[in-house]
Amino acid sequence: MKSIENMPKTYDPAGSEDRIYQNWLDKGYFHAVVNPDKKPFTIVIPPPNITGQLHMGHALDNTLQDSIIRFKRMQGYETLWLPGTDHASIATEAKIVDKMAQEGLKKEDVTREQFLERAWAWRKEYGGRIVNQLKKLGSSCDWERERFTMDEGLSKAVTEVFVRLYEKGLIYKGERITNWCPRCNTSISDIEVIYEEQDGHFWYINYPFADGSGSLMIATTRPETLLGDVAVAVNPEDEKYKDLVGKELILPLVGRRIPVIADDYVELGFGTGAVKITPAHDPNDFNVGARHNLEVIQIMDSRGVINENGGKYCGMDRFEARKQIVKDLEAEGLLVKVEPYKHNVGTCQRCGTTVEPFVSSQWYVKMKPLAEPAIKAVRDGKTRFIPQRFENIYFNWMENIQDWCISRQLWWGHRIPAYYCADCGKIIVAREKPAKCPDCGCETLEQDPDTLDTWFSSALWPFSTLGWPENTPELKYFYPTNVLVTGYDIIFFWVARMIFSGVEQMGEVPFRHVLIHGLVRDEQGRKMSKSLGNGIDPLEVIKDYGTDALRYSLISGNSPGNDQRFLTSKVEFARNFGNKIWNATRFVLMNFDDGVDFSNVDRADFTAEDKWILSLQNRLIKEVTDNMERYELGVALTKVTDFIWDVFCDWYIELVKPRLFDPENKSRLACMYVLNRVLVNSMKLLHPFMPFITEEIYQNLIKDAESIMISKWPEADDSLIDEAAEKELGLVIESIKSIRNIRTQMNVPNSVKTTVIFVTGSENFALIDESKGALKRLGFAQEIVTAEDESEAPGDSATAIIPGAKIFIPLRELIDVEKETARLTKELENIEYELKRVGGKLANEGFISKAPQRLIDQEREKLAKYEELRKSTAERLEKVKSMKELRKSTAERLEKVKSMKNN
RNA sequence: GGAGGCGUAGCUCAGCCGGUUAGAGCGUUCGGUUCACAUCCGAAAGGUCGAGGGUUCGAGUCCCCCCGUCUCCACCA
Repeated sequence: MKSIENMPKTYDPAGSEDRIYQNWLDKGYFHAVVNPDKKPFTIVIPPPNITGQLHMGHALDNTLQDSIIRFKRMQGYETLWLPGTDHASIATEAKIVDKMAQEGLKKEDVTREQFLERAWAWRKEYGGRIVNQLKKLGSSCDWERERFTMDEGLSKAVTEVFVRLYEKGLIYKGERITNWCPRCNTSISDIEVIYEEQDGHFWYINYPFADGSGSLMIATTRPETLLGDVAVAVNPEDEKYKDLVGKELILPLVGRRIPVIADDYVELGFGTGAVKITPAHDPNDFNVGARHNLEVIQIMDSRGVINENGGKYCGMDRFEARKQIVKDLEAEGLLVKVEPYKHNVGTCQRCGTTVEPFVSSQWYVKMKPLAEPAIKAVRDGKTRFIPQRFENIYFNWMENIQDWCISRQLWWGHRIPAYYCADCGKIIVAREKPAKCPDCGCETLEQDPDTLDTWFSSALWPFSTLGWPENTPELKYFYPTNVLVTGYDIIFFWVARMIFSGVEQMGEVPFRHVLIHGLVRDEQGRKMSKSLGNGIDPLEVIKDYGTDALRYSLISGNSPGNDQRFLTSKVEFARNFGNKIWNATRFVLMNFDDGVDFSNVDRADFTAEDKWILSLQNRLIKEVTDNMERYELGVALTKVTDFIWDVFCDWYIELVKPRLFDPENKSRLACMYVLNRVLVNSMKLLHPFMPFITEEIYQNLIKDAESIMISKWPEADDSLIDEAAEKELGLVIESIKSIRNIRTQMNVPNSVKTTVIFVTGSENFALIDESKGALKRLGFAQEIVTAEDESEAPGDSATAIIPGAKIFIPLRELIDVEKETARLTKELENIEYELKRVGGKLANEGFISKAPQRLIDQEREKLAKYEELRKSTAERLEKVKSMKELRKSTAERLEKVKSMKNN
């Protein structure tokens, strides 16, 4: 074992990670195949946008997935983590438009084909960037199966689904009011609208009656829409306005005669009770208009510019028009007042522009029939959310779902497979462009110019990536996938849509579990955002601390569904932990004999501490495996860390040193064996989280090792669970802690070695004897003495009384009687408190009759233990007190002698 | 308007199905250069688990209500 030569004092991630990752790639460990001999375990990646740059959200999401997939791989599943990217129609199109703007070009300056050429070129150049960044994270994706939402196969899936839904009557085209972004110049779906509270105004405007009998006052937050008003509505129950219904008003600035109508939609007591109705530019007004058969007058174009219906305001931007209209109303004396008003304004998720409700012809998916079975599937537990509370969010949305607007006035994306006959106008939805119109035989057919919402293709991701609509072996084997890992922010956008698509197209949910995580915030708890400039680049963190440290910091100390703050102190801790295990390994290797051979280790040579740590590690394996299976990664990682640092490094290694350094010791080989075994297993348990350093250590530790990532996940061996050993070592550790505590309190420097006297039952003699080396080392003792009776201990000893032993440390003049008294008094108080608590419990009739026997026995045992401790501690305290008196009187005598002399 | 999260040590957070003396990291105080590691080791201080009520033999954990805080959904011109 000369590996130690490769191991400097501190672990250097930069020197290892790329090399290790390349090796994994070369060996093909990430690749999954259809293997009937193994059970599959599948995750499909949430495909990042090709415009994406790795951010902390990706880092968290992918670290979770990689940790799960590595765990399952080691458990022996045929694991597929299927990666890929999303074409992100609107985001990418915006990038291309921006880039063209730099050349002084507008989108309209090029043809659709030229534009798409640019887009594909852009994709080729930048689309792989995020993939390489995912690799830096250590992601063990099957890169041979990488997919892109606009690949040929996936596009075919999109067309297939569109056609099927259309044929089932679940996709229709309709002229409706939709959310529209004037900047992106496209329709957007309801969930792409972000409502923001903004400071606005309430403008109160008088609409004069046509008969000259005064006027009716309305209030609006968007005065420019006045141009499209076709009525004013009041509530039919409104006494104030009852007589006005049916009368006509003159629309200010426009002069159009519009009726006063009655509609329930108007809320009594809000505003003036009279509402202007603009069907073309407000969704509620659109519905009112439909009920009353009102005209729909569009006054703006798709860019938010007032059109010819706006008369003299034609050509003005909507906000410019707003100002001018207010000014003109004021001039005409029709503006009554202006009030400041806070209200919610819909903005475009992509660009932040105020959304404009806009009437246009769009394609919709009829949602109710799709939602129902998807709701049922989750109700029936076919898919479970972790944590479960997110199911409520899913249900709430799905139960109140509106039809989904899927057409976009964009070029980059999947083009809608609908064709229009130039002659008769028939709409033909088909997988391939038909040769001629089936109705009129006309051969001029135009394909719909629009593309589909990006999420339409993402919704098919779990099966389109596996080859659907072909019935591939992959699809059969890997579908449904096991777990989907994603943030709560895209449950509606993506998770819900995958579920109803999977249920509809495959007849089976796309995944069994949905593991939801929260956001990674900055140190102050703010959302990381470009505008705040508070984002932390994961690649920078990797550069400074290593990938494993980053991954560790993202997983540890947080639980599913909760947001977390990104703390540099946490990354530092993780880096330190890496270094700790690195050095533990160095220590182990340093002390191994050359060519050490464990094949003839005799279990009979195992000492108490060997049995103890093997027992604890086997408990750990059970717990961690259980936590991993329940996706409690944070808990699992904490447990592994505590075990490695506290149990293995701080106790086991320290306890074992006397044996290891003594070439004559007969259990030396056993100890090397245990060191090796425990360390290797620990690295395996840690590997899903810290893949690189564990691989590096594994390679150093095991000669000719292939790779930790394909090694077998440790299995617990119940025969190694040893309660007696745990109890014994518990006593040793408690003893050492007590000794250290006393020494610190009494300010005894480490250089001063003391004698330690154990008064303990004979059953522990052998144990103390066996542990002498460790006790001496760790308790800074010169010698360890066992005694039958405490009378053998000198009076001027500090004492620790613990269950199973009384420990005396003769300190002579070093002893501080005051402190010792205080310490023992506090000890006694604690014991009394516990006695009261336990005693009370056992005196409780209800506890005795209803609590499980196991607990009652435990409490009884405790009571006996504390009673014993109280007796011993009280006795000891009395002795120390009398010692104090003695000292005091001695001091007084001395004083006396002195003063006599002076006289 | 509806739904949900969070409130546990100075800070950031764990704490599953209710059951040892409620934990960790950072920070703080004190002490440590013997050959794995100062990216370290040892010792310690620090919490009536937001308030109140209830269920229970037993509540940080379950229920109700209130306070504070954050988020999501809906959206009233």
